[in-house]
Parts: sequence; structure tokens; C-alpha cells
Amino acid sequence: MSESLRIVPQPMRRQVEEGLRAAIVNGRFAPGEHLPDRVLCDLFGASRSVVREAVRLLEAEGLVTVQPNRGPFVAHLSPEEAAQIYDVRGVLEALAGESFARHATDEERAELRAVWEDLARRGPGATREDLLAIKRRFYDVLLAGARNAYVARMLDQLLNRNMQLRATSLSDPGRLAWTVKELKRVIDAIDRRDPDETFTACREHVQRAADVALRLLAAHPSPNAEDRS
Amino acid sequence: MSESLRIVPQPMRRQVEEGLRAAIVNGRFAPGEHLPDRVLCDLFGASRSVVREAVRLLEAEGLVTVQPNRGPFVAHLSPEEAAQIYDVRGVLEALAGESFARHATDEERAELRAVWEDLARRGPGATREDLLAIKRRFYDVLLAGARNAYVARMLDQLLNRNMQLRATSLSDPGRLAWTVKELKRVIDAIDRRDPDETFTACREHVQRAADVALRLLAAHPSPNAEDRS
DNA sequence: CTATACCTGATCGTCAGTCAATCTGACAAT
DNA sequence: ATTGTCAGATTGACTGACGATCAGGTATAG
Repeated sequence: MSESLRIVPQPMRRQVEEGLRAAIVNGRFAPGEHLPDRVLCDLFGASRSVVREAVRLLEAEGLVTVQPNRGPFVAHLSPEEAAQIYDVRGVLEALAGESFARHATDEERAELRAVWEDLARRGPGATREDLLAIKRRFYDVLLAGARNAYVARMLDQLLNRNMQLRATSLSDPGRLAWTVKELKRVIDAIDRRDPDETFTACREHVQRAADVALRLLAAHPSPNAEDRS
Repeated sequence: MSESLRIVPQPMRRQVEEGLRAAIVNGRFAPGEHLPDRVLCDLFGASRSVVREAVRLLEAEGLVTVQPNRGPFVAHLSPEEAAQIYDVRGVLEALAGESFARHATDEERAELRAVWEDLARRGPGATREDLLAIKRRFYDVLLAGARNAYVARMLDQLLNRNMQLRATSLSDPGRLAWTVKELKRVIDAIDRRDPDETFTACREHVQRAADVALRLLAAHPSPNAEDRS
């Protein structure tokens, strides 16, 4: 575990990238909104070069779509895309869990259980932000113990991509209790050092979350979906 | 299936991006090689802006690593990274197969089987390029029938990332016969409309390929691995 | 002879300005 | 109502420039 003490300069490009990503996943820009270079430039106080490079990265992540000669737009999330994302999330999270069950240290297992207990203590009065923060910690511990940088990177992207959906499904009353129960199955399988059961438990957990989220999405039919014919 | 007749301009940025990616995965640049902006500029006849944007994308794909103030280098592939990539490939390919078994049309199933038969007809005298081309067609058909753009994009990236390894493992004598046999299990499961068995068969196929590739990698210990202490 | 200090060239990160191509929207003409 | 045209805005791409940073070699001190 050689901790790198090297300090890495944070280029302005990365600040713009992270700022823009945060603004999108937190909903400060509405889906479909137009983000011309000009406004991004004086919003971040950067030149067009760095803004354009940052936008390219977010385009590769799927957070913005760039129409030729029209510029970047905040990406929509269609129900079909959402379902696809949940499918991929399912197998990646399952792999992460399986890997965690194989490779994590005892400390990491204990920490994961601690995060779960933190979540289980929450009553129905917990705010969305609290729940998202705890879930984020859960993922951080899980991915750290999984010893696989690729699954971590890809899962991060997918979690960003459907952040809005996660927020709405987490606010569904009664979902919290099910989440806690499903994650208990994951934790227990991990403690039993049972990778296969962990895999299955993780995948089914995501599948349940997908069912809730997609049901809500069908009920609330796409708040800002100007469809492009 | 509304075919879009819209013509899309191919920006110069994309040409540079694809050209550079092809050059790297085909081994025209050695791992660890330094690719300064300057040489890329007059190699592609483009300006620094577009070269830099293209390099950013390849950095996000993991094909190049950019050291601050030193520029882009062709990425190395350590044995640990290779193993991680194969793990992720396993679950993604399994998901693709499972999805194909669920959603593909009869025509697509027939085409997948045709590609497999094409592969099975090859004797041990087949060239690496031929085998890679057939395998590429197999993936194209599989991903098209899986109806999931995300798994397609991510799997594409991973296949590019470890192209060198795939080439070496495909050239291993006797590997072809095993590949054909493993893929037959996949095809048969698909024809039986058995998503679960397809999932397992795909994942085990990738696992076997990983075993061969990583064994070769351990024998041929990293041809160009100047390790950075 | 070794080790430190220093200098120099190369490269990156960023910026500002320019130019052509293209899209949008409105307005005019048929 | 449809078509044609024009002005403004925006993108795609290029160029030149400047300071900051790093690698490598050279000179100097011990």
C-alpha cells in the first residue's frame, strides 16, 4: 500500500471538469439545457481551450451530448437508457462485491459493516442528502476493497450518470427498509466469505432499485423531455 | 428502427482520435513511448487544440497516460491491470450474452451462429489477423443483439485496452480449438433461450482466455516494461 | 572523483485573437 | 402558407505567444 506522497498539481482543466460534472449531477443544470462555450468560459473564468477539453470528457462519460455546430447540451436520460444503465450497474456492482468478498482485509469488512449499520440506524425522517452520502461511503469502501480500478472507474461513471434517478428512488417511502435488508444479505455473504452469494445478492439489490426507479420514472413521465423527432 | 438519414460531419478531432487509437492498439507505437504534441501535430497535420482534445479522450479510455508537464505516453499494461480488465470483461460479456439471449431476433441468432461456424472452419494455419477479424465480427453481432449501448461502449473500450494480449493469446497453438468449444456452449445456450446458462458460459469463456493470456504474460515478462520506481 | 548547483532546451498549460462554416430565427417575397 | 434571404450567434479549427515546469548536461566546489 505505498501511499504516494507526490503532490500533483490540479490543472485548471480538471477544476472545470469537476465543477461542471458536479453542477450537472446535482441538477443545477436541467437536462436538455444548452451550455454554449461562451457562458461556460465566463462561468468558470477559463479560456475556451480548457472548457472544450473538459466538455469532451463529460461527453465521453455521457453526461453531455454535443450536437455538431450547436454545442453541448445536458444529456437526457430516457427510460430505455436508464434500464440499460441499471443492467450494467448490476453486473459491475456484483463483480465489486464478489471481489471484495475475496480480497478485502478484516478492517475493510468491519468498516463496510459499520457503514451499513449507520444506514440501518436511519429512520424514515432522514434526508435524501444524508442517505446519498452514506450510500456513497458504502460504495467507496466497497470499491476500495475490491482491488479493481477499472470496475471502480466504470461504476463511478454510471452512478454519476443516473444520480437523479437514484435520488428520487431513495426518497421513495419504504424503500429504505428494503435497501437495508438487501444490503444485509450482501454484508452477511461477505462475512461468510461467500463470493458467489455476494455476487447474486448485489445484482439482485441493484435489480430491485431499478424496479423502483423505473416505476417512478414511468409514473412521473420525464419532467423535462422535449423529445427530438 | 427509424434509420436516421442525417449526415453527420466527421470532425477532424474524431479522425485524429481514431487514427491515434488505431495506431496504439495495432502496436505501431510501443508501450511507454513518448508522444509529444509536436509530433502528433505534424503526424496528423492538425493543430494543437484538436490533438490535445483527442489525447484527452484516449487518456480517459486508459490508452495513454499523461504525466503533468511531460505529456502523453502510450500506456503500459501491468499483469495486475490485465487481470482486472479480464474480470470486468467477464461480467460485461456475460451480460451482453444474457441480453442477447433475451432480446435478439431470429436473424441475429442465425448470424451469430454463422460467425461461429466461420471461426470453427478455420484450421491452425489461420493468421492472427483473420482470427481477430472474425472475433470482432462475433462481438459486433453480439453487442448489436444485446440492445444495450452502454455495455457495448464499455466492452469496446476494454477490448481495445488489452488488444495486444488478445493477439498473443489467440496465437497460442491449441487455444483456437478451446475457443471454438467454449463459444459453442454460448451459441447453444442462446438457441435454447437460456439467459442464465449464456451468462455463465460467456463468463467462463473470458476466464479461460484470461488464464491463457496471463500465463503467457508471466512467461514473456513484459517486453517493454521500464518500471517506474 | 563525487556531489551539488546551475543552465539550457524542450515541452506543457493556458490564453487571446482570428477566420470560415454552419445553424437559428426573423423578415420579406411569392 | 410556403419559400427565399439575410443578420446574428455559435462552433470548429488554427495561430502565435507567454510563463511554468521538467530532463539532461555542464560547470563548479569540496
